[in-house]
Amino acid sequence: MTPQQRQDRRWTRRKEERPAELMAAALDLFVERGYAATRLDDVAALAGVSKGTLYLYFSSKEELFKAVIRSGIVPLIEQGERLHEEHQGSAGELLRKIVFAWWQSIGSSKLGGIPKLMFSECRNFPEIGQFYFEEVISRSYRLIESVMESGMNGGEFRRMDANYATRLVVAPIVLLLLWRYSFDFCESKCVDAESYLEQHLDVFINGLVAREFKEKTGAKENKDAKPAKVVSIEIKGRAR
Amino acid sequence: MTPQQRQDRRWTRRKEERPAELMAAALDLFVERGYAATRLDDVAALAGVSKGTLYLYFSSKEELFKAVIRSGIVPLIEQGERLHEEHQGSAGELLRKIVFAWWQSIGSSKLGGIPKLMFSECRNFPEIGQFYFEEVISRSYRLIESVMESGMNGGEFRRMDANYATRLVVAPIVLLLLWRYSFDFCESKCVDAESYLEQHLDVFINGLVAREFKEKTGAKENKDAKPAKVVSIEIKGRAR
DNA sequence: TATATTACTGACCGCTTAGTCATTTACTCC
DNA sequence: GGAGTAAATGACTAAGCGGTCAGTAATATA
Repeated sequence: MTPQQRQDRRWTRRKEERPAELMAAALDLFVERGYAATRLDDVAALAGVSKGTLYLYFSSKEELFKAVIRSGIVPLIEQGERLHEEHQGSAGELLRKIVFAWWQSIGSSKLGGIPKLMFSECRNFPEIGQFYFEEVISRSYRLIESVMESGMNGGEFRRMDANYATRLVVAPIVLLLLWRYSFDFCESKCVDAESYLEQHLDVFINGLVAREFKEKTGAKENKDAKPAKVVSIEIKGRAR
Repeated sequence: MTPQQRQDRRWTRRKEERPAELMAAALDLFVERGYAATRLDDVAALAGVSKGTLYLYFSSKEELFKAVIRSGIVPLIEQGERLHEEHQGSAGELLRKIVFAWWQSIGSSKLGGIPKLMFSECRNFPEIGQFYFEEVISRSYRLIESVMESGMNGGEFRRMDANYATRLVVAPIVLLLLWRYSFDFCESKCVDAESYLEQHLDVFINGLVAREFKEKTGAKENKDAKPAKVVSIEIKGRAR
């Protein structure tokens, strides 16, 4: 069948591709407008089908929503898993690697809209909220937390509450994402994610390191300007 | 009229209190469920009136929403203004003061729900989103940014992009708030805001300071444990 | 106590949209 | 090509909710 012939048809059978296309369309609209404000007619239209077709593949709006989240999660999990295994080099290095890899593969992709969606809707869908919390948030946090702890145990980072430390690294990253899907349309100057993250890790790791181990951290200095060279001595002690 | 008599009445006239009560109820429900999922019958019921009464004071659901945001903003602005005027002491000290004052007066109050609401809904209400962005976000950021810049100019902080630096201080604070109104119901161990913020400022300011000026910063050391004493020498340079 | 005023009520209307299903159309297989 | 299968359609239904308004009860006034 020629493309022309295919185009002449009112519609074509595409059983395999429909679910993914519908979920992609739904993700777009859910992220843009929120769950309640998204009409299924619009989702269907964006996916190039009618609403009836949508119901061939998803039994309800809520099921569609769940499917969107679940399918969005898979890459997140896999990414996390992979990074956990690569586990080598200093804690600072690993942290950098994780953050940038995560940003490139997820944050900057369409999947980056999911966190905003979940923050907005998790209370309306406790079941899927719980699921997301356990399968994504907790797992990610555990990953970062283990990096923090190994950094502390190895003497690279000073001692502190690892749970809070984890939240502190993650916060600017998550907020960057939430921003992109909310207020960014309000401002002209947009944030350059790479350099923003760079600066975050720079300040954070610098604020974290046990000074006498500074040379061990993988924190690469800013290279396009005279870096602030720091030579320091620390009298070891515990914070908190 | 005795309270008993008043209770016997089907309803009482309370023209003055109604708007505030309705807005309070609306804030609760908007924050909890989101704009679209909040029914005006429920708002009215929570405020102890009928839906008809709601429409005596607000001409539409959207107007109610705007009123909630606007009235929630007033304290925010005033708070910011006041802190800007008090402007004394080191940049680090000021930052601490601002953050904790903000948390106590706003973050931990009911108003703390507004950011989540705005993040969720700003795209559906560009007008009020823009308003919030300009009147709250921009003004707050400008305040923090000026603190950052004075810290840098005074040599207390090392040089870096002040805009990013501002976002980095604010991020963990905003996220703490968003968390409280979203996923916190998922986890058993709750975050202690005070010590979380304490640790944030500790790490952040420590990561920020130009080492040779460390003694000048108001960053008080953790007092319940041996602090990590840092003696350092910096060869002055510019980052970025 | 009688009358006037108005804050408040709640039944109702109409629009929107999630969800259904009888029908149509593309495709498969002989 | 023709019969059989199932993917896709779109008009339809039912329900929920924003918004209205004629009526009612609390209060002010005299």
